Amino acid sequence: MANNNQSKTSARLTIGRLAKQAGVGIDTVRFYERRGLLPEPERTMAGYRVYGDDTAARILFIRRAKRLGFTLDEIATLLRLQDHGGKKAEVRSLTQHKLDEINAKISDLKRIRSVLQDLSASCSGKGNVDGCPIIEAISSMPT
Amino acid sequence: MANNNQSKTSARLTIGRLAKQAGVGIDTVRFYERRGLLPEPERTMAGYRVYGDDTAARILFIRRAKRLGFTLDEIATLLRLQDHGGKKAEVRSLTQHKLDEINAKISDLKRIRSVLQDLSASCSGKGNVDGCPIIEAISSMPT
DNA sequence: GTTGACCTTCGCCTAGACTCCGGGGTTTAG
DNA sequence: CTAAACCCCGGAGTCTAGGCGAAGGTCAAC
Repeated sequence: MANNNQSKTSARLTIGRLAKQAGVGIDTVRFYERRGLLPEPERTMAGYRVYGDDTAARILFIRRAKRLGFTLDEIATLLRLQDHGGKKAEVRSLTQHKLDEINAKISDLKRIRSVLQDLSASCSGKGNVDGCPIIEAISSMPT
Repeated sequence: MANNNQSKTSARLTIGRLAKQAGVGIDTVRFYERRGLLPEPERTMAGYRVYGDDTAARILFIRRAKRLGFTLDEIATLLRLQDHGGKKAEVRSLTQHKLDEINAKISDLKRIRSVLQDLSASCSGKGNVDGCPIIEAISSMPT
């Protein structure tokens, strides 16, 4: 079986090779398929999944979007917009929402950090826990 | 039954009253007990849990520590240190670790934010998704 | 004395993103 | 030909912090 009888010239991959190429596990590929992030692939007569290597690019897209903080559901939406010709405005709106979310998280964490910094600075770190200013501060924080 | 036959003078609460006083659900109280954050309470003859209101303070401590980003396991450690006379250094070390963790999260989020800001700014938001700079940027990011 | 509010345990459900397992069938290397 | 490596599917398990509900016992009020 040489380079084959399909109209596509791209490499045709089994799930294992695809997974390796994309840097994910086999289960992850099947999982993405179930979640609708990857289309159902063709099958061999034995039922094996067969992929073109455009699928590897799709998985890499998913990985990068994940690194930007998008959830799989959000990524599924991004992919649907690509697949079915959505509008730029929709993509930008998702990006903007994510940005808002991230900004909110950052402020939260900064607020927490400043409290923890104060606590950490207030404690000598010597002796046993009785009268530990950290514990006492937590005990008497506004609820 | 007036204010009672126990050596403690504090109010004795059923789980429902305790939960209400502490601002959590009943299930949460039982869950904290299972997780070792609350000691096993006394029981009435019928098997009802009975708490002194020091327990409410303990739950409030848990809630505040949670707000500072500590996990329940970490809080359990803090409580053990209080209960069994740990050292200030241990408390401070936990605080310091949490601080490091939070700083790491903040830098992560800031990095992501700056990417998303660039992406958002690069997109006109007009027209359909073909050639959307956000999509393209994600497609060609370094993996 | 009976309703309704409260309590008990047990065990399953949630979200997010996988990951592993078991019991098969298939393909490939030697 | 056979053993290793690969693939299939369905389902269960992981982690966090609880939520929910059933089936049944108790307690307080009217």
